[in-house]
Amino acid sequence: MKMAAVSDKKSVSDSSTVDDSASFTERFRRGDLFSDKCPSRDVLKHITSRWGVLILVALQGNTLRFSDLRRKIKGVSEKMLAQTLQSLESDGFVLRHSYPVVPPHVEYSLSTLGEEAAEQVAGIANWIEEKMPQISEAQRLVAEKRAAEE
Amino acid sequence: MKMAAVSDKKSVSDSSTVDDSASFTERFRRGDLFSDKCPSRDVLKHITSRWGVLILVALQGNTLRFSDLRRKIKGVSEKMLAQTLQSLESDGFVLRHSYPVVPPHVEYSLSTLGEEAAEQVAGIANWIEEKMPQISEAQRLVAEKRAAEE
DNA sequence: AACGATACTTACCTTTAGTAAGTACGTACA
DNA sequence: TGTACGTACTTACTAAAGGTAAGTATCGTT
Repeated sequence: MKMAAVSDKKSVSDSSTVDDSASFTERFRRGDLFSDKCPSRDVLKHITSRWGVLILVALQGNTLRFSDLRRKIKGVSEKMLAQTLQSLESDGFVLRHSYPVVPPHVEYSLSTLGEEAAEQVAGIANWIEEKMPQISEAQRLVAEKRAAEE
Repeated sequence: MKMAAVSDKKSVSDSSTVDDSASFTERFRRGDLFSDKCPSRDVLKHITSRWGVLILVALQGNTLRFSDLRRKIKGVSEKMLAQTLQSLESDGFVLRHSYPVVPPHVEYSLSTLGEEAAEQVAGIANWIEEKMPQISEAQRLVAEKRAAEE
């Protein structure tokens, strides 16, 4: 049994070869998500974090208070909500406006950049919600297939 | 100073009110990401996981081997790559084809559903890469503003 | 006088992610 | 002939992240 049988097809893809043409700094200025240590990785992490996606979608087109978000996004803890809002604010996606009244009143909304980001994640969110029945079906089929193979 | 000053505007948004019209099961069949314990949350978690996004984008339109992916996606550990591939396979997004040769040869590609998912996440990925300069600038401005407020 | 609401923070514990090494088998090189 | 390398993983162990519950300050309501 020689490994040649398959690998003779000369590697299915060449896309694994790295693009070393651009300099480090250039690859970091214009983000390259495949590059390790590129700052765009952190932005991706913030946007696609468990609660980041939901916060962006929730704030899309409207202004909400902290507690509004907490109630809307079921299951989020106050700690994680605060933490995620802060990271999104640091990236310039979320705007925080606090009124110096008591009890505290803080409003959250999206910046222009945030609205754009929200549109992107809303794409995933809507797609998942739409395709959920098909996904469930696919999950069932895979599980079935795995069980049969054993 | 009465809190009325702001809250008199009668709550900035009513979208925090929950839609209880649909039954539990109906809200779960057609996914509702704002609902706690809805299975769509798990799918979202898999797709938007740190390495899930990159795997989907990397496999978009092509077939790659395990080690191709490891090389392409800089910084991913073998453990996380294997784990993430498995969860994406369980959801029916990634297809795994293994040839019984030695050394092992396994090819990964996307299912139809996976390609659709990849399109969505590629949207975010491309957007971040394009807008990275602006995001960096926004980050700088926020940091500056914060420093000035203290 | 206790409770609820506001927007958080903090201590603690659990779950997850990351690191490094091990596995099985074969090829190439010195 | 022995050592390193390549394949696709898994398995301990540790570091980091996430989740839970309670605390903070202040006021209005009950």
